Amino acid sequence: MSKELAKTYDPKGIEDRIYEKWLEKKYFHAEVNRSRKPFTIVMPPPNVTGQLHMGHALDNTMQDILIRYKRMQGYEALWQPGTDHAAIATEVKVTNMLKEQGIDKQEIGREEFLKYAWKWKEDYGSRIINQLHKLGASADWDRERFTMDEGCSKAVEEVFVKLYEKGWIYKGSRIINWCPKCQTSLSDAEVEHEDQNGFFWHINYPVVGEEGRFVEIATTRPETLLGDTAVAVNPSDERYQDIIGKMLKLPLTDREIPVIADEYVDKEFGTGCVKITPAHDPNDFEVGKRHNLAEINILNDDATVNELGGKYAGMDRYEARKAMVADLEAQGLLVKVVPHTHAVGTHDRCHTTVEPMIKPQWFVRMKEMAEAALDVLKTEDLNFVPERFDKIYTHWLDNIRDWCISRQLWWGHRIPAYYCDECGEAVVVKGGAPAKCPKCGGTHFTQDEDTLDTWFSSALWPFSTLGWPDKTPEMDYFFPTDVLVTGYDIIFFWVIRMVFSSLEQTGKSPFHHVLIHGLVRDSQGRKMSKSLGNGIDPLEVIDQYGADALRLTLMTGNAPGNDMRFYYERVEASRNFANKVWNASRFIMMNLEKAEAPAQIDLTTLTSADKWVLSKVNKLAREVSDNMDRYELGIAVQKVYDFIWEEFCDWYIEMVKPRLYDEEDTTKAAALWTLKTVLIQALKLLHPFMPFITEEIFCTLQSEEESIMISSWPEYTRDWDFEEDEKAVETIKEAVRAIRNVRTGMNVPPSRKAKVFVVSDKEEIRTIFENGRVFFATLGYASEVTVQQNKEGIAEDAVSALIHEASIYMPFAELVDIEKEIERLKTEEKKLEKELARSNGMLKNERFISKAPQEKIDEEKAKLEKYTQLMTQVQERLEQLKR
RNA sequence: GGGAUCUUAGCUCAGCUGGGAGAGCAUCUGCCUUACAAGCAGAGGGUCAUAGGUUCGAGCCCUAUAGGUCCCACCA
Repeated sequence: MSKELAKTYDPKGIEDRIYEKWLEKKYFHAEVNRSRKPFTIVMPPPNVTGQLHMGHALDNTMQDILIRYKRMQGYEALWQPGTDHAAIATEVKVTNMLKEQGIDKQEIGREEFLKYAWKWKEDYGSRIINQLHKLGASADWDRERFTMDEGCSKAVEEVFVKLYEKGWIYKGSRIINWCPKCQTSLSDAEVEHEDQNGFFWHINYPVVGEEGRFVEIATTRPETLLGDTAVAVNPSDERYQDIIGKMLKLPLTDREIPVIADEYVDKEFGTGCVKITPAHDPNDFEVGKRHNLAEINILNDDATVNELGGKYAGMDRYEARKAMVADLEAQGLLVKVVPHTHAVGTHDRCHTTVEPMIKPQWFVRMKEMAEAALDVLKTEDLNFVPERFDKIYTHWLDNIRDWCISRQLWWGHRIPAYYCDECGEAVVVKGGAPAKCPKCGGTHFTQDEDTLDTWFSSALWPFSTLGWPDKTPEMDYFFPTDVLVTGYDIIFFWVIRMVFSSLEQTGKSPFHHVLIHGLVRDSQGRKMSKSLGNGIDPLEVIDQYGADALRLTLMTGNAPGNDMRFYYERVEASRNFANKVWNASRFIMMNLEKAEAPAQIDLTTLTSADKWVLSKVNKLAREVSDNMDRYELGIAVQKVYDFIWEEFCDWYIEMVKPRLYDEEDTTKAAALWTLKTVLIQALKLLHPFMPFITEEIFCTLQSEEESIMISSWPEYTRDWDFEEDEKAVETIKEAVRAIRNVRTGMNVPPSRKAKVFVVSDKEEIRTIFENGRVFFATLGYASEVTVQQNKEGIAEDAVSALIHEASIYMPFAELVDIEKEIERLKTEEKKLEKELARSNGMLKNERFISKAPQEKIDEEKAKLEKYTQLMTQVQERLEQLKR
């Protein structure tokens, strides 16, 4: 017996209960199973410190939809979850937490700090996972991994050592991005460029030995003057030919620097003279290398001026700037100050202005791996959806520079390089410090202090989680994964690095498809951010409207890869749909309580209405699968939505009511079977998108299967294809719409029934109405339906509704207003005239006839025929009324 | 400087490979019709940014222009 269902759908309680059941039954778990095809998605690991936000909700909803779809299709579907240690983000959080407790990171030292960090990870690492449960995520939690767990760490060491031995990981002193606040180096990807309003300071550098002669340079960073080791001009710049090679007196110091010539200088820009500061500018660094210039680092790690800065030593870089500009002005060397906006590099996490510095760091050589990553896109082993993201990928790889992977942090994978305490020799090995120094035989080593960029380990995520570098059955079976779902904002950070890492380590692309989505923005289109306080908490939405409503909202009304706006009206619309599904199901179950639906049925006992809806849901299954396979999730769910609401609820259920209410009706079994069958099909198609409500209804509706999520996905079957009945019902729908239209125009309330005459000289049409009279009568508010060949016996002033090949008449004695009726028909006539003109125009166009495909021509001819026929009806009726 | 993307109904957006402009919300008009008022039945509302071009045919393809958004980029 069915359970009682509440009048409105309330997801509270239901969702948690269902999720618990799924967990208990281990439905999410995937195993190596040679009798099935695998389907694998690896979850972008959320930060351990993170909280679920709308971006996660979108990303994981998409993955969950795909994995549920494939699971129902019979694949061994693995959704591999886990979390990321998020080096900088976590280190900052832990540091701040300690600070609040009055504990200084440096004082307690590395080992002690890491204890706190791990504790933090244990405390907060599971929070986001629990939040994903709320969303309905069907990931295999038994396989949950962490980027710093034993296996992943092993993979990291493996890759590091391999690349080192290949010569593709090296340590070098080069100019890198330094965050003075976080006190660590950064990769190029972590630097954001922000346009800032600044100034161009024009400064005169006196030429040595030529009293009164100056070289005027323009700079946006006067404080770096302390580190200048040359001034450069373009070798072809006629203005400066005679001073190339001469020495200049560097203001505010007692140093002298040469004027050099280098192509790098743009003659048109500024004064054409550039101060060269190799230690604090990446371009100048290059110039310096070409001209063998000294590199003078004038800054400390916290961006204060160091001891080389003379009187400015100890000042912050901006303080020093102010002081120096004042001094230059006092000395008369400041020519002018011009406002100037320029792009300044900032750290993407803390937005501190990055300082280019020369420091010894570890790098990954990118040339070969970048080329391989470009190739794999061309050979189509890797495909972006939508395709346009190819360009972002390609462009980044085309311009890639070596990847700075060392970080001056404690939380992360420590670099497996060990320096001999005796001779300083660096040894890079797996499994801890070596026993003996290969060079001097020393036995004491000190490990490199640095840790690796977070993305170094996440780059290995698709295979490290499956057991690599060990040869595991999982690796063999589930890898390469099928699709990666992520936002366009981390293509550089993550997607690209996974691709080249995988190609290098496993020889394969880590996934075949990359499904890219956009950002979830607020109702005004702004990015959701903590500082703006405009973020919408998905958990709150779930609490208020249910996870299903949230999921549906995130999947609709937006094209793939585009950003979307999130606002509550849309969630309400989704919630309303859930309620619609709920009530339709409730209606069906109420009727199933009165009489059971047969388990099997002879399809020939179905009425045309039954066959129509069965045929519709059958085709829907095919279309939805097609859309799913093309990753068109929004289109897929929209089709299910439209079917359920319009076809199934507004039409079919209404069509079926008279049969259910009539005790005598002989087709009741067919109706009940169809209602139940079609509902189940629709629920299954909806399940990946709205897993909870579909499960709840499914389990109440039937008892043969224990869960919809492991039931089979509806496949198209020819047995359920009823072309004729579809056409028949569509004809009746057309008539019903015409009747409703006319009635509304005359303000006739639904309670007022009318006699309805259907007149058609085509037997085929008459049969359709004869067969469908039961529901036609109800939908058309008819007290009685008479189908006949001609107008005999119908009052002249009956109201008419005209459709293709049939006229509907309703005698409304006192309600009829001939004038209005004529007016309505004239409007109709005008519409038809336009259509006829268009259709005729096309068909009389010789070039259309000769060039357009036959199919289109036939289509147009059919339309012309239909309009002509309707036009005749309208004109005849008009004639009649005018008499 | 390079690139991507957008401009469609009052609002937010769909519109897949070119073949009669759609949805949700909002508005208006009727309905408490025994699944659902979180609903039902209707209606109004768009020179598809602008200008050219290709085509029998363009919201869709091409070119240019205007405006918006975003990404990349070492012009001091």
